Amino acid sequence: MAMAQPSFSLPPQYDPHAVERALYQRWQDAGLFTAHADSPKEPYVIVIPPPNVTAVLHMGHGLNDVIQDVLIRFERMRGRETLWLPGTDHAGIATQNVVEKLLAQEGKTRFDLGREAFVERVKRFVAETGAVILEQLKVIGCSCDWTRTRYTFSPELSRAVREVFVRLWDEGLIYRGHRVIHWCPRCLTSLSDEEAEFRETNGTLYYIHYPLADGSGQVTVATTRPETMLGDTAIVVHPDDPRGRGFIGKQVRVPIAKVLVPILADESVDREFGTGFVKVTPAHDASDFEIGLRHRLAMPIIMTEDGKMGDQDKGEGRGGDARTDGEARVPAELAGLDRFVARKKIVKMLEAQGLLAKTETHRHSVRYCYRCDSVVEPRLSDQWFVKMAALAGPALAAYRRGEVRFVPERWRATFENWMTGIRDWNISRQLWWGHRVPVFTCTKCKHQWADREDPARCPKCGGKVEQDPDVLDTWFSSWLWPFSTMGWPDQTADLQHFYPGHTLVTAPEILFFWVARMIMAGIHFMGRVPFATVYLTGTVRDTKHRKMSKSLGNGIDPLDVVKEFGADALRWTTVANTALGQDLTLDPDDLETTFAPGRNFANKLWNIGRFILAQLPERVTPVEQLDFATLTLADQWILARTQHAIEQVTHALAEFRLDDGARLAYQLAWGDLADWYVEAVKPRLTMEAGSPGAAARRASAATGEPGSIDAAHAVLAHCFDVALRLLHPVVPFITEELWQKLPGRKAGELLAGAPWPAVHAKLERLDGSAGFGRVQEAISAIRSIRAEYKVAPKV
RNA sequence: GGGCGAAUAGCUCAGCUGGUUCAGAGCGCCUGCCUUACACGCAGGAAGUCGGGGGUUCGAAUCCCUCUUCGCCCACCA
Repeated sequence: MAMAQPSFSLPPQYDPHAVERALYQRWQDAGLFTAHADSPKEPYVIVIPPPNVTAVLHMGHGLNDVIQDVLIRFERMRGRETLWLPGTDHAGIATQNVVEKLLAQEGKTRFDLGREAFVERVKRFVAETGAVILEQLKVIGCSCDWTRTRYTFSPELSRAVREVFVRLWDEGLIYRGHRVIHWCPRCLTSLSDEEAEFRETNGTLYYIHYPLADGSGQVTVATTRPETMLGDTAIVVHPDDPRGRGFIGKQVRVPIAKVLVPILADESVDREFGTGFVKVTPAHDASDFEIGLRHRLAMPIIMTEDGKMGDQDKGEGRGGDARTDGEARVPAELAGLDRFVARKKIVKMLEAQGLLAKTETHRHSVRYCYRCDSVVEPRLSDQWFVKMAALAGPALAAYRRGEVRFVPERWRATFENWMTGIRDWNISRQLWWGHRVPVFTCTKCKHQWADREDPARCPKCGGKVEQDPDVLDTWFSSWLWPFSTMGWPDQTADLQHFYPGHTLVTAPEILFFWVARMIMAGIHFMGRVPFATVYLTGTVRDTKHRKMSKSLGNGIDPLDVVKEFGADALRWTTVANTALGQDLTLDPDDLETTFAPGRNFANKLWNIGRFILAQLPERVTPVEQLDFATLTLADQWILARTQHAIEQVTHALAEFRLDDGARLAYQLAWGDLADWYVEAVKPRLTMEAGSPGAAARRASAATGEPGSIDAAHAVLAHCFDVALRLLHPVVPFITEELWQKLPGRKAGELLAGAPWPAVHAKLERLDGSAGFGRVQEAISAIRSIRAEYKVAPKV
C-alpha cells in the first residue's frame, strides 16, 4: 500500500535573501510603521538614539536597535499605536573631523576654505553620504516610522535649539564663564567634562627644584606636566605642613620662565602627595585656577591653541605679583614647540641646570578628547555655560517620584550621584559645524542678548550687531530630541499625542551625555519626563572581553552577518544572548559558531512550516470549535503548552527580558511543537487517504488513542500560528514569510500587524492530568534503551 | 579614593522575589541514524564540589560577610 507522498513545493532550505527585502517593502507599503496621532489606540513611543550622520552600522547599533525593534513590534502586536521615531545627529566635532580629514587629503584645512564654504562642504558631505545608517536599519528589519525621520540640524530642530537657548538665556541660566576648561588642541575647541574622558596612563612624576629668590635654598615640587611651569604664578603648601614653615611668604624663581613667584599657604594641598609643595599654574589646571582665584594670582596662558609653547600672556592677573607676569615667560628656544616635545626639552634643561631632583613613573588618569584621542589641555578661557543645578533639581525630584525608572535598576546610584553633584555645562564649541550660538552683541553700546531671529541692528541703539562665533555642543540639540522631533515649540498633534514617550533604549556610556540631560530638558520645557523607562543595554565585546571597536579591528559588520546568515540570524543571536543589561560577547573570528544558531533556527521554522503546510487543507477548524472530547493526550498537551508559552513570553517581553522571551518561544516551536507534537501526529496525518471512516478516527501511534485528522490539523495550525506570532518580534522575516502561507490568510493581512496571541483559559486547562508527560517519559526511556542496546530504530 | 558588574559543563552564557522545570541552553565532544519537514537535521550520551572561605536557614548557584581574579563608571591622582 503506497503512502501518499506529500509534495513539498518549498525548497528544504530557507533563503533569507529571497524574501527579506520584499517583506520589508510590504510592511512599509502597508503603512504598518507609520504612527497616527489621531489613533484611538494607546500610544507606545520610542525615540531612537540618533546615530551620527557619518556613522555606519556596527554591532553596538545592532544590539540597540534590534532591542528597540523587538519592543516596538511586540507592542504593535499588542495593539498599541506604536511610534519608533528615527533620525540622525549632526555630530558636531565628529562630522567636522571627518570632513577635515577629507580636506587634508586635498592638502587643505578648513581655514583655507573659510567658515561659510566649509559649512557648505560639510552639508554637501552629509547630504551625499549621511543617513546611510538609516538604510542599514531597514536591512536588519527595524520598523521605524520613516515618515517622521528627523535630523538634529534640520531647520525645524534648529528652531527648537534656538528657542531653548533663548529661554534659558532669558531665565538667566546661561552665562559666560571665565575658567579653566578642557581644550582639545587638535580639534581646536573646548569640551564639556563628559567629552574629556579619563584614561589610565603611564606618566612620569618630575621632581623639580625651585630656587628661593634670596638664595637661601630651594623648594621641590612634583609635577607630571613640567611644561606648565612656564605658567606658574605661585607655589603653595598646606598651612599646617611643618615642611612649609619658614618658606611661606618667600619668593622662588621659576626655572626657565625666569620669573619670581610667591610661596603661599593653601589648604587644598594634599600633604600625602609629592613633596608637600605644589606649583600653581592657574591658566592650565582647573584646581590651580581655583587656587589662583583665592590668592588673586596672575593667570598667564603659555600655550597656543594648538598645543604649542607660546607666550600668550594675556595678563589675566587680578592683582597678585604683577612683576611675575613676564613678557618672556616662554624662552625663544621653546617657543613654537609642541607641548610634549617641550616637556622633554624642559626636562633636559632642568637636568643641565641641576634642578631636576628625580623622576618617578606615575600611573594616573589623563583626560583625552573623546573624538580624536588627543590629550586634553586644560586652558583658561571664556565659554558659555548652562547652570545645571536649576535643571537637575526638578528632574531629580521627578525621578524620585518614580516618573522614570532604569532597567536594570543598578544604574540608580550612578544617575543620582551625577545629578546631585552636577556641574555646569560648557555648551560652546569653537567649531564651525553646528548650531551657531544665538548671542548677539552690539558693537556700539555693547548690549548683549540672545535672539530667536537674526537681528539686523541693535534694538537699543541701532548699532551694528555681531553674532557669537561659536557653535553649540552637539548634545545641546540631542537633549531636546524627545520633543524637538515632534515639532516643539509648536503644539503639534504629534507632540500632544506622543509625548511623553515610553521606553528609551541606549548604552550606559551616554547616561550623562544624553539620558540625564533629556530628563532635565523634558521636565524643564515640557513639564514631563520624556520616557517612563530607560533600558540600558550592555556592551558588545569580543571573546577577549574587549569592546568592539573600529580601532581595535575586532568588530563585526552586521551587514556581513545579514549577507551570510540572514537578518533573523543576526537578530536571534543578539536577542537570545543578551540578558537585561549584560554585555554581549560575540566572536568576530568565528561568525559561524556565533550566528549559525539563529540561521539554523530560522531554517527549522521553515521546515516545520513546510511540513505543516503540506498537511493542512484549505480550511482548518478553529481550535475553539473542536470537540475537546476527541482530543488526544498529545493534542491536549501541546495546546496547553502553547497557552503556557503565550503567558510566559508575554510576561518576559513586558519585563524587558527579551532573551527569556526569545528562548521560551524557541522552546515552544522546536522543543515542543516540532520534536514532540509533530512526531506524535505524523501517524494520524500520513495514513491512507480515501477511507473517510478510517480517516476520521484512527489510533494514534503515540498514545494509542483515537484522534481525528481534523483535530490534528486544527491543533497544528493553531500552535504554529501562535509560535510564529510569539517569535515575530525577534525574527520578523521568517515568521512573516511562513505566516503568509498559512491557510485562511486574507489579502493584505500581515503578521507584523496581527494581534498578539491571547491565552485561551479553556485550552490551558486541558492538560490537567499531565498525561502526555508520562507518555514522553516512557518514550524517552525506550529510546535510551534502544540506543544503549543498539537496536535499529525501525525494529 | 568611591561606586558598580562579572566569576556556573571545553567555549559563550541563562538561572527574575532561596525548596519537585534547579543544576540548564546553544555551540563543541562521543555513539547511532540521509526515519517520506529539516544533516542548518533526528535520537541517545559524556561533561560542572555553581571562583575560595565563613555565616544565616529545615534547606543556598540563589541571602549576608570576607578574600581572589577580571572588567566598567565616577573623583580637582599636582
